[in-house]
Amino acid sequence: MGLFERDTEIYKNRDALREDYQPAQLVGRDEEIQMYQTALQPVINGEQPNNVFLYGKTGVGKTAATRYLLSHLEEDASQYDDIDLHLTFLNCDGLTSSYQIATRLVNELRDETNQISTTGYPRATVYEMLWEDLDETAGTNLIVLDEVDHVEDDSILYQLPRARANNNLSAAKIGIIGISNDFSFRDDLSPKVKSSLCEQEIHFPAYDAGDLQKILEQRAAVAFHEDVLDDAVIPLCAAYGAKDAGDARQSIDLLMKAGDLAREEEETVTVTETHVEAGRHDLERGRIEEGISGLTQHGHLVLYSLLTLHLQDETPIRSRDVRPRYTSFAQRAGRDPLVPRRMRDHLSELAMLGLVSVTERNEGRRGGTYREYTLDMDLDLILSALDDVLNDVGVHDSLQGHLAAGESTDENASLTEFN
DNA sequence: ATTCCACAGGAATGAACGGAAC
DNA sequence: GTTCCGTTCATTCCTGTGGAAT
Repeated sequence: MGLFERDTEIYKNRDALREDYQPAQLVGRDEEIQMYQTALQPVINGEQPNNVFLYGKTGVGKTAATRYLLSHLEEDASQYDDIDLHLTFLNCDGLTSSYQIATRLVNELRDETNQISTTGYPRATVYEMLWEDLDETAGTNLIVLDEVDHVEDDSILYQLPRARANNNLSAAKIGIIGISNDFSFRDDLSPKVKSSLCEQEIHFPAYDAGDLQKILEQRAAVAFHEDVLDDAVIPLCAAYGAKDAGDARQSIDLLMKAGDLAREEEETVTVTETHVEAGRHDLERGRIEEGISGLTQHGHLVLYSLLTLHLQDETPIRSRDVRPRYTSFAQRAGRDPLVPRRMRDHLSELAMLGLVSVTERNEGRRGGTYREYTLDMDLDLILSALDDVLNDVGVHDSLQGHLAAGESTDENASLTEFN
């Protein structure tokens, strides 16, 4: 028998569940597509394109609708000789500044042999390159900025739509399509950016459980062989998706994970609710791990402090009371403890990741306002994720000991190898 | 109505670092 | 090498804030 063998297949086409899969029809987005299409019409007419701004929570079809319409647009535009359409697609996830957006855009526009470094240049130089490259195309440029809410300054959003007016461009026409998950992002934009970027706004509402179910059924019909899914599987995935903010991506990922788990099992031919539950657990763990791996050492120390305090039933706990524990851990790890202000930032960051939940308290003149933090995740999940990141046997063993003993944690947990 | 606690969180600033250009 | 430049993580200083106590 070879090292690899074909799995007992439950999938007909697993790719249909992947993020990059383009379904032939988008379910439940008719109105939005219609508006979107109208907004893009000027491109075909050879006019200066509208700037379009899409907003709505993650996984409600914004990106899918964009891909769908733009691929049609590209196809239809090719029938007219006088239209030279260029599409540039950029996901701004992980990019925090206009500068980074600009460098990535330049690289998108250039071929592989001519890429620039994403650091080192003065800002003005990068913009200069961007205008030059755009102008060289001399046609209609549609620039899609997905997840543009990740970028923390407006500069590029101000510059791009005005490039023509400022004589930075002569030949090229550009239209910006901004996609944002964050509702408040639009309101935080400076007025001048808002008026130009948000010429056309399209709101994508969350899917309800019914929509999600239709979407899942559509994908499952392509992805799985018939009668492989238990009847309860799709409704369950849809229900979880609807509960967590109507996110189709998440529901589909869950379905795929459940499918994968079922496939891994020998002689399993159906996907059941059990697989869905297990898949949910796995995905959750993945998210936690990802969040934790992005933290600073001090972030880890703060989390670890909170963890030990939690084991001692000290949570919920205010930042003031976390501090002594954190300080001693930091010293044990050979680091200078951070100043309280900064430590609070780390606590907030943990809260943002959903690892920790916060309740605001106010005892008025007696106690003032403060926040109380408590672990919001399954302890074992955090522990195993932390373990992967820390790669520190000492920490792990001592904690496991406490878990087993179920009694209070001493502060002498080994942290000597913390790095 | 006013006072006031104890923290939240914004803003300014700086050190360290990686990369480009000279 | 040195000089710029942008980014990240941190410190320092500061103003804002909600509600119990007066």
